[in-house]
Amino acid sequence: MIVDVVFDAPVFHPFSYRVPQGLRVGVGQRVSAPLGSQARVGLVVAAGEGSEEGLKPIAGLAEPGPILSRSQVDLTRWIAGESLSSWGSTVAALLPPAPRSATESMPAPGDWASGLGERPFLLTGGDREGRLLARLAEEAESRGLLLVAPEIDAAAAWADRLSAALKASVVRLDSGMTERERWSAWMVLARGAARVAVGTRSALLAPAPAPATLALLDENDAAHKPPGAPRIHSRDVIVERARREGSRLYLTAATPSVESWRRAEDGRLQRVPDGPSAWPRVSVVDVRGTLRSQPLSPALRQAVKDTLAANGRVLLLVTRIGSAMACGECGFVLRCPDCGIAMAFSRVRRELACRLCRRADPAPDTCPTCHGRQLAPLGWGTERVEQAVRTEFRRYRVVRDDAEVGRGRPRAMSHDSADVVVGTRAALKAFVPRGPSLIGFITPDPILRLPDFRAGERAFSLLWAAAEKVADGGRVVIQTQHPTHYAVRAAADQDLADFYKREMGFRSELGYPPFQRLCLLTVRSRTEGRAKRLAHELEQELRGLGGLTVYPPAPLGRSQRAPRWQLVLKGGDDLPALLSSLLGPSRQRRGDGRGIIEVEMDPVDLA
DNA sequence: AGCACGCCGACT
DNA sequence: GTCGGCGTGCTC
Repeated sequence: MIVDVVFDAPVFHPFSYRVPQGLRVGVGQRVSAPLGSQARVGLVVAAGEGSEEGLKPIAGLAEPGPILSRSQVDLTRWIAGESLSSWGSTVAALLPPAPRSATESMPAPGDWASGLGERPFLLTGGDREGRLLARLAEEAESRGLLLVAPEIDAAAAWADRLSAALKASVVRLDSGMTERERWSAWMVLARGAARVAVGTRSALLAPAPAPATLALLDENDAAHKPPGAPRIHSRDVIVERARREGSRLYLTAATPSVESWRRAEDGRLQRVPDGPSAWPRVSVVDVRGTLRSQPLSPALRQAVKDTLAANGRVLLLVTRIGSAMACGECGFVLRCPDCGIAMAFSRVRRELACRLCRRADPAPDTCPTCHGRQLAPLGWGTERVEQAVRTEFRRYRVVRDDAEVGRGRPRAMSHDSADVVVGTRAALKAFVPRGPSLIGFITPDPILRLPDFRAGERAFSLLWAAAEKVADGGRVVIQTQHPTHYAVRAAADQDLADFYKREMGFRSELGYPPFQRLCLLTVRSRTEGRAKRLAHELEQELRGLGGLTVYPPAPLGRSQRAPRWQLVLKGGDDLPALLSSLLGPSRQRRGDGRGIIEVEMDPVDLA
């Protein structure tokens, strides 16, 4: 017998081996096989008879039986094809690593029966989680349940919530546990010893017997598409899984992705009518033409005073951690010499850091261009806002919460004892169980000005999340130079439909997702010249394909000292198929224009 | 000549 | 991803 095996390597085709006499191996089983000079674990994706001439034998079994059914193996092939990731690395990312020595027996994974054939549900509006929990509690009586959260913390919280509500044992399958625990949990589920599973992305293929109930929380969360293979959004995977196995699927979102909103409009998703939700008083403060030497406008300052006087807590939201540094005389902004983006200024460490390549330089005293002495921070980072607020509200406890402070420490702790928290988006989540009485946006304008077609969506999502988080009877103050922007207006007015109507108009006019698919090709090479040449060669080949919009290649700056160039493409639904035919079985190019091509289908952000 | 390092390309 | 092979260039 011959088997085809895929490995966790950037190789885009399976390898064939012969199966030694006496070894029983089937599709969906992981085996150990010689690849190059060593034995490695791979997944059998096909088995059959044929000429065994010149083939090496399988070295052994990695576990007693198949971990995936044929239908699941087929689903992994679809995922790899959609994301242009290698089949083997896709499988490796979605399965628990094979144990060193497997003692437990493995139940045979079941193939899918014909399922419900219903469209997935999209839950928006107030009390989404409570409404979802009620439905899950009802359905888990008769069916298996798999819930996928964007992060480990959310998965853990839901595991507790579900085990309390269902009085059933809940299996956790996220990367917060050890490899061995994940594998065992998978087996518990496969045996049917537990029917409820909660996890993150790595649980997407977990063996809840079909038809099951599947749920994906916060479908618009960027954490559902982390870096690394397979480059595909978890929402797209679970929607395809539900379709193939006929399972019921719930998606939740405060502000759905524009992609999902579109699907709801054309009937591919069913919107569940919104639950009741209170909305705070939202004030939009026009800060056009006002001198920005202070982070707080008179209106926001008054709101902070009033809230603190009434013993309320305040969250001041800043859209980025650092501020840039600019020359007050010539206006020169200090940028990273390698990446070209503004460097973030840290007052405490007196240094400038690049967010892209992590380069850090001591902050200079004089302007590198005009040698002026008026170098000053530009824009309001958390540090500067914290300083300013502290000076102004001396009697109150002011803390800062951003990725730098929050690292390795439970955030909520510092919030409990604070009157004013100055933080970035993540600080919103740390207010448990109740939110602050006032949320003030120093300004969401940097998000609105991002060079990214999702700028409006991202700003809207943040403003909306803040409004949902504010305690009952509280308020939101938004300082902005774009007071009439539809994202700002729709969030202030609690009008989901209006935002999507306008956003959809903009997307369709310019041919952005969900009307066209985007792809980012990044070319890495050893020298700037080679990277540039390869990028231009690719551009020509892509133009030759026809039916694509190809934007001119642009330099992207270095990553680990390798120069990079980037190409943006627009195409239709068949973009992955078209690209794989062009790129062929390897992402490496040789010869004159040699280099490595990275492919990111459906990128979440372009900036 | 002998060796270290870096880069290429193949892996069934 | 990982490794071996081999070319370049440096040192004894």
